[in-house]
Amino acid sequence: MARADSDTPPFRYSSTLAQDIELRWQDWWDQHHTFEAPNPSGPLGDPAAVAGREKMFVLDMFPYPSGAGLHVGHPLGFIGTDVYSRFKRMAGYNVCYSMGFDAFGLPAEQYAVQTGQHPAITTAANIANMRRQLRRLGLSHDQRRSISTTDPEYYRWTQWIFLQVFNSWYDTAADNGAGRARPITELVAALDSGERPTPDGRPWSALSTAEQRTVVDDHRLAYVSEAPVNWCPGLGTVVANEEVTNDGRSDRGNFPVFKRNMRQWMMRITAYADRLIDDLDLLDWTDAIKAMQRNWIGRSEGARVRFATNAGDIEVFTTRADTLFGATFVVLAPEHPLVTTLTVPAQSGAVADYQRAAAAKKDIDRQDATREKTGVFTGSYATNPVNGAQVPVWIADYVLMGYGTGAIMAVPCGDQRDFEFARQFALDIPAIQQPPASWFADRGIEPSLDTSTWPEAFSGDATYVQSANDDGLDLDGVTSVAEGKQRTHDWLVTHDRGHGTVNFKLRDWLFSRQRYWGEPFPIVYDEFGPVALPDTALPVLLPETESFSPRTFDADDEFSNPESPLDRLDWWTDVEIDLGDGPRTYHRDTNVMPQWAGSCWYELRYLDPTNDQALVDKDVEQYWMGPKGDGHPGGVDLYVGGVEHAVLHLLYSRFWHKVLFDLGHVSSKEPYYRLFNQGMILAAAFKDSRELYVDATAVQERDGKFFYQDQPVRREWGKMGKSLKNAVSPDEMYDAYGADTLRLYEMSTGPMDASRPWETRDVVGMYRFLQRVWRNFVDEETGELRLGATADTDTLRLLHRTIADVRADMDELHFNTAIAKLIELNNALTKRGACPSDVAEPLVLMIAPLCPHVAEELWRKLGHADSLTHTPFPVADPALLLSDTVEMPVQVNGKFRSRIVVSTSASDDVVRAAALADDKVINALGGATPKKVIVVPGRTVNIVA
RNA sequence: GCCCGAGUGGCGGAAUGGCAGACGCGGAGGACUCAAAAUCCUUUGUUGGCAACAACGUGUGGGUUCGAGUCCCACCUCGGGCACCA
Repeated sequence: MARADSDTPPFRYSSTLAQDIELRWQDWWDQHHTFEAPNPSGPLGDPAAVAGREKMFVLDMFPYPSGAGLHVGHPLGFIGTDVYSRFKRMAGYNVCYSMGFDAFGLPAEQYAVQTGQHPAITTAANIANMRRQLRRLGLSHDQRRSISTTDPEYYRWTQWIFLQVFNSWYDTAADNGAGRARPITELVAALDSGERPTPDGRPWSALSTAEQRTVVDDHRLAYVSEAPVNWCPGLGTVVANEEVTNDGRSDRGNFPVFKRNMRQWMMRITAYADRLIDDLDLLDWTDAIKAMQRNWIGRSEGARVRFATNAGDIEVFTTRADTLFGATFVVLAPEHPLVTTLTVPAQSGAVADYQRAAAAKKDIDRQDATREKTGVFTGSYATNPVNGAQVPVWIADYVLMGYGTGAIMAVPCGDQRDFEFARQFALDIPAIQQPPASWFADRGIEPSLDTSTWPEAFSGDATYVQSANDDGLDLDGVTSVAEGKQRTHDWLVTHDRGHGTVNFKLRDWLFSRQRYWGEPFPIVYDEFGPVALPDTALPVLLPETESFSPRTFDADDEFSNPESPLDRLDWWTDVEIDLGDGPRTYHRDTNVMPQWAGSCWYELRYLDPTNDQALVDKDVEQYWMGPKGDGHPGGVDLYVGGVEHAVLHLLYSRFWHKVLFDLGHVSSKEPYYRLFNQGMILAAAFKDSRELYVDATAVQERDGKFFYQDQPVRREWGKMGKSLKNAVSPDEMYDAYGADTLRLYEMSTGPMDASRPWETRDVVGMYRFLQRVWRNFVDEETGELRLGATADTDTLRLLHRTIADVRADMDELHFNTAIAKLIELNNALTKRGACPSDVAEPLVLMIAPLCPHVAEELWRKLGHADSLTHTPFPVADPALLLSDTVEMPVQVNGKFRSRIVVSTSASDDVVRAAALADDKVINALGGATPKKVIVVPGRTVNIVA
């Protein structure tokens, strides 16, 4: 690689020179507080510096300080946001750009357990290492705003937000039915005054303390409940639905997860389901991410319908109430509470066997759609509300207790699952719609209402048949599903057999973890249940202990029970405090919060990191994140990160932000206005004959084949990292080329949103570019500035064309094409021998966001004493973007044959004549007479012969 | 099965419906060097030709258009997400 040696000119841009320049400027920036962004008020406030500038809040997804350190795949997004931030500063913006560390959580704890050191120590060391690596990249972070979730001054406010959530309830009637979180004290006041009835109608004062506490606790947005949760013995903790992969394992560690009833903290995110979906429309996110969120929340509009039985009504959820006339049986989930009472003695053995078998099955096995349908008849019947038909009640495991009401009406002619079930058990399949002729034709059968000829169920718009009763509901002849639904919903309401409703897949968020390395809950328990600690008791410090390892279990030991490490600390768990009615002994909550808690609001703390009165000052939040006019939700101006957080962090964070909005703590409705998903850096990984990964750096390529220690190995592409043994450290790149080259390389290999393979051998291209730039400015023998005379018109035109293009590309995050245009400009200067004096400054300013160190050094050589950080980015002169002449391609019959140079102001006729007079055109025409000549001014001429 | 993306040289990738392959890597040739590395210069889509040049060329097949990598229809392949959600 590039090493300065005796033959190398002394002042060439070598890796040692790059290193010298970079380290010097990194110190200079620190010493001069170059990247500190003023707030409008408060400790970081400087109103005069804020005035007259637009603001820009640029954010990277919260990084996790891993013990392994960074590899070159990590900073792709960081470099992108840095280039953008630097560009925006030069474009006159006040840019808030910082980075903190999401340092609580499982990996830090596991790393600590592995190394036998306390997680506080390993975490601090990891953060220090990561800060060093990031600083070496030249990222222009405002260091004053950097925080760590593990810092008590930070998690004090995480706990404070938890208490805000705990001390709130969701008033579904507020804001004209949109709903809004309100302080729990307002609920108590309404219950007390009688404005809201108590659940059983007694006056509030007649309820015992225990009853009152239960009523209130049932309304809280953070609540303790006994419910089916995901128990992961391999991790020794419960985990959220979002952390379970679709094959029923933990996304961290890939351990089996079991559904178990346990007492755990939940967050009532379902209260926000509608707003979380609806407000996606206000955001500048990709459709893919929006679709993933919509999918996860899973809103479906339908109806609840009651089927009468002698054991009481069975309520079903359906999205197709219009098909009620085709409902020939009802299916309950095996766990449905009515199953026992509905089962007749003759069937009780079979039903109990089936329930046992279903319970033993993991969710993942039950959800295999390709499995043959199974089920058992309970022996009872239910009454179809629209036609009074007595329909059999079955239980089957294709109906899930966790969705809707755990019971369905089966319409075998219109639902494929019900169709298969009916075929399996020889149940009636009456047709209620006449499918169109094309439907039959596509399946190669004759049109018929005899469903025994149908290969599958029909769903969609079609004329209803056999769908009328004597009680005012008649769908026969109706042709659209929408109208069928509407009429049926109206009828159900009128006859009190059901109503339209909306159902969600989203479940409440399981919020407690039985681990050590997380935020303690600011909660104690008395004889009635959980009690919030006052704000003055915050932060509740994570207790010091050497026994931080969780109790872990055999990964398959489903019936083990979680044991929180904090539970072992008797000295900590029992605490005497005065919560207003004298000193009493309470028991602390021994769970910790999930890792997502700290990342739910970190962007707010960047804004006001030292505030000890509030999580963020209202004016400061309004300035950086407030809505920009009607219909704008507010939020971070640019948020860059990977797609892997589509439903975890981004959903939880939006939820917390909306609670804070409802309670008046922030002015923005949404935390992240514009989300940009950057690609991943992939790298070649190599497997040997045993299918084990080998060290990728030691693999040799010969004739297109790959060898490791002379044994053939197979190449594949994967995410760069330790597990594939293909990580490349940025330190290696700094040594060989310097940070500016690494930055340029990462930005040049493709658009920001594309994943791209890492190729170490390609990096040299950007190094050569910087060497050429340097050489155009600096004499390699003497180190003296060597600029040429002023530029000729052609060069000036090229310069201004480049300025216009680079500006536009930078704005659009198209850094790869911006770099290409800068290379073209520089190559043109190289051909002319030296950099013209009047091109030098604009060129330096244009490369500055991309490779800031070498740009600062050249800027200094050009005679400027200060950093170029806030120097205006060049603006193209419109006059120089126009030219006197233009070269136009000429097509004959759509094939390009020649090009002509004409005056920019030439009329179409002049252009046409010039094209027809061109030798190559005449040749191509071969004597034929042109039938038509199309002139696209400034673009092309097409001659049709 | 459903919903998103994406298919362009040896490789990463450029192209408001208007000269396909910018820019970089790699390859070939040359300069410098005792030699190599580094650096610099020239060249480089494929095929044919000494050359001028010609033909072909953006996953496949059709279509719209004076003109299609770009727009429309159908299909194929790859990547991602969801999936017995009633």
